[in-house]
Amino acid sequence: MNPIRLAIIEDEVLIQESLKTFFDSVAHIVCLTVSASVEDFLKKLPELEILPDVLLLDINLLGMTGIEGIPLLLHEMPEVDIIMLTTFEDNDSIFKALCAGACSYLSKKTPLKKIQEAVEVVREGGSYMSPSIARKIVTHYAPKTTRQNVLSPREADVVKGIVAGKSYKMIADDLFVSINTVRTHIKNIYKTLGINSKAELIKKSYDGEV
Amino acid sequence: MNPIRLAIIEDEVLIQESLKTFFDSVAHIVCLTVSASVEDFLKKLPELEILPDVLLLDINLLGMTGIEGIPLLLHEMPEVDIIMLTTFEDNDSIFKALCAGACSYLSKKTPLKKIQEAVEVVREGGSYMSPSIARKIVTHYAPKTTRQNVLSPREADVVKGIVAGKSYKMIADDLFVSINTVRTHIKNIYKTLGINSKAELIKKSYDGEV
DNA sequence: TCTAATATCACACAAAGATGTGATGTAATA
DNA sequence: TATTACATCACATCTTTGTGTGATATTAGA
Repeated sequence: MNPIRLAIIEDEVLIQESLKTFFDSVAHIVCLTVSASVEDFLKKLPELEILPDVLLLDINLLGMTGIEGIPLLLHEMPEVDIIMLTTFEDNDSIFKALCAGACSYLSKKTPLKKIQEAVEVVREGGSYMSPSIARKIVTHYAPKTTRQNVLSPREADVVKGIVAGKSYKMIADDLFVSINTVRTHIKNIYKTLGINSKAELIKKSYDGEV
Repeated sequence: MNPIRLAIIEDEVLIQESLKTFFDSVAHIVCLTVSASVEDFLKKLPELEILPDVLLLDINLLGMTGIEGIPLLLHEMPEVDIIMLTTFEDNDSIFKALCAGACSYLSKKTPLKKIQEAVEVVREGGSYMSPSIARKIVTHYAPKTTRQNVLSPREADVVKGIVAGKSYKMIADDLFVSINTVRTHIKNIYKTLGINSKAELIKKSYDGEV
């Protein structure tokens, strides 16, 4: 098996060194370069004769943050798999990193052996998440317990039609009722939800609030 | 530490038994019950003097599917953590299960030891995902590389307003331009995206295609 | 320098949507 | 039994949106 080529962007020297030392001791992983910031790394990039497979990236860096750096890094290395390695576990950072294109997100508390596992998993086309972080992600999908049953079944049908991009007429035909009935339902829906436009309804629907 | 109370819903007898045998041998996990279907499990539920902490749930069952069963199961046991254990790895099943409220999703190929780990992790408030499944989830967030920047900055502003549920008038005021300008932008946006309604635009936006 | 893309504005018309008022019938329930 | 929630329909009115046709100014690139 080809060795996995690794790059590290991390500004805390202690962590830098502990990672470097550890990965240098792993047979099939080579640590190409260690940088303290995204800017630093990008400057060094042209000197590398070969691109890294996997990048360990901190968020809290001098200069631009790791998250801000992701698009730039991916632009230079479209094939690289980015693993965020950070102390931040707030939802915002996690989702921003994933949306930017990171493919794993590890807490810095993760033992080195697990980080190594993550590097390997990622290179094989998988993704490794710290359990607490994975939970936050799945919670993001989970049904919102707050709402529910605010709308009657028929109203829900109408909402479905609206969200699907249908006009009142089309919805009326689908439900075998007159357009006036659809209007009335929508009127009532808007009232219960405290909104007054299709756009807001669709938004709420996509946010799982309906 | 209290033992983890486990329940299993799985229709293949071989897998049933292998799971049961394995977990019976684990000291701090007790397997309360094994059922072949959701209906079966719900029927047995009143007989249990104590509810399970964690539920291993197959998708492909006789009667209702595991995914369809999730809402019912959560209704009876709001505190249970559901781990999907299945051969299906298609995106649709994964996201449907997560949206329904499952908190982990494992391939049946996962070794028993890892399944045990998942049960433990889940009970501690985390979530364990098979690497290939985790990758599918993060890919879902990743920026669509297909077409980016199809819209000009100003057009993007307008889209932002629409998605926020604003009327053309409000958007025009926000951007300090006339409503006609907003109209023109929208006309061009629709043309570029090949759509012809706000609903479709909002949908595309939420799907990350814009 | 010419062109293409962007951003700006105007006018007009038809279709769709938002809002108010009012009404009927059914089913569940207090 | 009376009330309430749902679902159904009608009509009127005004606003918003979708679409077409033009036009002007700026800027970045070929």
